[in-house]
Amino acid sequence: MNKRFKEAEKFRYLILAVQRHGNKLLKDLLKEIGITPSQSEVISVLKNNENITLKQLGYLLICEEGSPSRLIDRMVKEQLIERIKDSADSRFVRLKLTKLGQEKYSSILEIENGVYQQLENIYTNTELQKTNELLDRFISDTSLSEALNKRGFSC
Amino acid sequence: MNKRFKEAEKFRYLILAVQRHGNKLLKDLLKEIGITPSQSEVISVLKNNENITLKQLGYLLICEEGSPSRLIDRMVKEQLIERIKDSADSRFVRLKLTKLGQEKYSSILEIENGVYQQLENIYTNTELQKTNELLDRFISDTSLSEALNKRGFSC
DNA sequence: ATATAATAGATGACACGTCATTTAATTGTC
DNA sequence: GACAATTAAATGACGTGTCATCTATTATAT
Repeated sequence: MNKRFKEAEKFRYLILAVQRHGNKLLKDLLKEIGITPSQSEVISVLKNNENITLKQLGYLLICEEGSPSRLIDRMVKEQLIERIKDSADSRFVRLKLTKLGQEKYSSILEIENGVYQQLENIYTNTELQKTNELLDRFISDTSLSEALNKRGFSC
Repeated sequence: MNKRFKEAEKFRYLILAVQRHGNKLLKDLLKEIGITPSQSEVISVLKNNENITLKQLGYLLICEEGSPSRLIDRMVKEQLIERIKDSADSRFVRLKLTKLGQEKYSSILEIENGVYQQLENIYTNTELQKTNELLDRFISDTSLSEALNKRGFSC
């Protein structure tokens, strides 16, 4: 190779590879309860932020920027979520987990914790902290960083 | 928050966020030459591995697992790549960059180097090395790791 | 009060990614 | 040589993600 930006290039592809591999891992586990990683993120966010609008949800999600209309479409069809028009301002749609959505949440927690446990088997807590600080630097001053902060992942 | 797997969970979302943000950055830059990040990866791989088959390409790509038939479809339509049936075994399709594809490659190099420079403005080389070692650990023993090795990104 | 601007969400269009299945070609076995 | 097994690629189906545009509703400006 012998390239000028060897490590930077490798970092680029490793980020992609880690994201793909992690997503696959999670996807295979979530498949058993019939939901996707994106849907699981929506359910988690709604569980912790009840009655928010579609737009607010968009601000909180990492998996998607902009308004997640279609992601919600599918989840409404699968009876995980209810869409409720705001009575005061009918431009807004408020989102609510259905009973089914609530039930999925506990399964999601278990599955996610399994994945987190795997991470902790590979990495020490200090390693994770340092890496998080480093990764956070790359997205500072972006909407994604704000989303993480609002979700409670501040540094 | 006060969760058991706080750092692990944060790591999960940071990986996703960094991948999204980086992809967007690259996407916006590549837009000017009319190609996508995935297409740029294909062009780079083909430049460095002439005349490989679709399947071999699949093994080398990080952006996609399995055979990238459709990704190549679009690139053939845009006259970036030629599909050539192998004369000895016509199950194989060999891929070749067109003149246009070759031309794009130099623009891609410039754009990628710009991104890598940005990374080096944020991170020291030691930080990148350590982070790469750490990220690599997560995908060890996967096909993605093999792909990176074959691409020349071994540790 | 009405015309205009701003806003939330829906939708069309496109490019991925992934999985399962199908098709076409070749290899191996008898 | 005929036929089953294997292999490479294509394809159908689905769920994202992203961007631009459209629609409906509310706020504002005069």
